[in-house]
Amino acid sequence: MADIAAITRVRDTGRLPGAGAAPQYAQGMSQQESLSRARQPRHSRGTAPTLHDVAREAGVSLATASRVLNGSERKVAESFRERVEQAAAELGYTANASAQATARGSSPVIALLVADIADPYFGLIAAGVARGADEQGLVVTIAITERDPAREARIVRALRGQRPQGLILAASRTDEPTDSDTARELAEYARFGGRVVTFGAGSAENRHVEIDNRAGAAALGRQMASLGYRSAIAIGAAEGVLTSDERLAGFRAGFESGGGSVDRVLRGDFRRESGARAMSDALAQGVEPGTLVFGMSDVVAIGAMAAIRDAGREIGTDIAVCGFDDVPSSSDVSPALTTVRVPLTEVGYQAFRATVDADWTQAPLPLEVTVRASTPGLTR
Amino acid sequence: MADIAAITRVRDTGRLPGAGAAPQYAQGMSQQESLSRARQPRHSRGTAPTLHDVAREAGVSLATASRVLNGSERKVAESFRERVEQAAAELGYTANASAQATARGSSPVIALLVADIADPYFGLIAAGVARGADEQGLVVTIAITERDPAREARIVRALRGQRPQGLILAASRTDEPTDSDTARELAEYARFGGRVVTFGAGSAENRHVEIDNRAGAAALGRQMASLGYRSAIAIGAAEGVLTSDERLAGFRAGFESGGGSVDRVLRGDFRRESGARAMSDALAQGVEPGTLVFGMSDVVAIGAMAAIRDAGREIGTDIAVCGFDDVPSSSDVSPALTTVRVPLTEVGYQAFRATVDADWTQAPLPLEVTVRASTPGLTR
DNA sequence: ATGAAAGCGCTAACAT
DNA sequence: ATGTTAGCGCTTTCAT
Repeated sequence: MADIAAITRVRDTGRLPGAGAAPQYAQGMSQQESLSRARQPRHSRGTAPTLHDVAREAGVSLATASRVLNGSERKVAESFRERVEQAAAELGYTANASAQATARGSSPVIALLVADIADPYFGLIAAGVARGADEQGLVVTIAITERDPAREARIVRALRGQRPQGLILAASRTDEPTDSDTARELAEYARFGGRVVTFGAGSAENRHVEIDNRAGAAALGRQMASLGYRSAIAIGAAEGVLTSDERLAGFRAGFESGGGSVDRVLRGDFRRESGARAMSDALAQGVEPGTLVFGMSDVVAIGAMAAIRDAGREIGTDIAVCGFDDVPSSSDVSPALTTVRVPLTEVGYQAFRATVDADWTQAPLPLEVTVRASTPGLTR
Repeated sequence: MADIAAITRVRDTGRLPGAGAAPQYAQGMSQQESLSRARQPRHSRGTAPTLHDVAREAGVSLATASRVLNGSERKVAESFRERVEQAAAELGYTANASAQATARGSSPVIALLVADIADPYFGLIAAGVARGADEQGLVVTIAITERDPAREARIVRALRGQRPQGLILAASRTDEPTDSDTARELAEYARFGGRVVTFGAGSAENRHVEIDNRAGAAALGRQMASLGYRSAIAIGAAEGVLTSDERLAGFRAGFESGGGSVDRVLRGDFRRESGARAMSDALAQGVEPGTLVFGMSDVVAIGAMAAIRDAGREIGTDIAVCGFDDVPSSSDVSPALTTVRVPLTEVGYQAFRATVDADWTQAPLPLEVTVRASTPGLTR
């Protein structure tokens, strides 16, 4: 009985243009085949049509259907091609990506790990990654570490299961973890051919896109000194966070070369609240007019600005503030924030290229000091 | 010769604790098996270990290995379990997600479509989705439409191939497309059991999380009127964009009920530049002091603020500005932006729940008018 | 409790 | 040019 039902169904849907001329194949479906079909009825809501369905509907073999639908080099006669395409369209067929991936042995995904997707820094990077992926027809899988190392390791492990083409890590506390759980997972991933891309100066093993934090911060420091600032408070992330360390070192070098000195270094993380808290603390201990605050990321600097305002002090001639990154809101706060422009979307794009290009070398990522109203020239 | 190599390799790695007691199975590997192994050498860099490898290493069957590693109900003797776990750890095994998905017939991913991930509005929503997904052990795949309908349709189609558990669309121009290509793709997806979640008042078909734009905007309009404003310029997206239409209608109703009137409506999209451009145009045509500008999203309002400042006008008592959403930078611009707080991360989280909960009903999403310095009370 | 084997939907030799 | 068939790595009956 099952056979009959199945066969009937085939006939039912068999309204091909010129169905009469359909090859024997379609009619001569083996009994074994019809049985297996009957067991798993197609098109019951909840199951998408398979290539098998398309092939049957079009009266061609699986192989032919596969060839026309899923980009093969091999050629198929026009009449067959049309039939298959029509059947696919009628059924609303879309290739099952998982099945394709297991059959092909590779999956068209690239994995992106960020600390916090709502943070503009990561949002911009993600946009660049997404653009690159789209160009290559790859899908990006995104995960959020929330700056939690344990979570990060868990996520890398989960992502490994996807056998992604590449894994971009823009999240780590230290930017380049070496003996953490994350590092171990990353190593396993890389061991079997996965490509890991990180940011900052990395090991020789992984590719990494480098933002020249040191140089950018040094240029900023010099500028600030030349504007007349002599005493600075730096607010950054914990020691060991590469980005933070580099920016601090660079700024210090530049600022000191111009005769300034970094008198206090406050640490937290790269979040707005962290910047606000650090600044409140500083304010509580007293901050001289004419002091410059260097937030090691714009988000931190903006948090600091809020704290300054809350304390009833004025930003600019009273307490000057500068940041790093040039996220969009830096030009919208007022006074607008002096900062170092980092082409973050391009950074993300570069990271993507690093995962897919066989012979990749980083394109230059020009940093640019942008002086705005938050650091007026000191006239004294 | 191939057999010998393969068998030798098995022996080589066979250093189980108590290997002597290993079941016959491991030693008695059939010739067929060793042949197939030899054909596809494992552990050559580039191929991750498979369950097969783990099973062999542990001296158990595929079935047993699967049961201990990949969450089955069925129980396995402690000694076997340990062996399998150790083998897996040694080899650095991680289940191939694609293979699991094809075998299980379902894949643990939820797809998220946003217009622009660098926009804080979408970033916040994405964060909520990601949090929910993580709670359920799901992976989120993200794609960017760049507000391009054709792109959007292409992407939905590609995403369909992933057979995601659910598809969240936070991108559409009209929020609820009905006869677009996207709509057709979405319908196909839904036809086979996929769950699509959109934002805004939707069809009866899809689930949608509703932000009560109308009520929020009405409350804002009333407030603004009570502050003394009488004439407003509204800046929003194109007609037909639901969010924009609702916010405009609500604001108008509220503002007019308080005696105000919306004298100009300028349209573009929800981007910052669009807001700036519209505001420049308005300014060019002349804007009376005491006028209120309503940006239908904060991002637009912030763009407008920039234009106002660039024109040498003052924000607040000269030209007041209010927005909608309360994205983080709204409190950082100065004067700080009056707006309607939308719990965007919660919105994203709700959207996620809507994709996975069998019986889902939207939790309340309280909107809250937040008056800040950009709309000082008018004393006249 | 454990293993053999038949799938899952698709691709890619290998025939024809 | 088209079809057959043996995989891909995994899950899940069904025996034992």
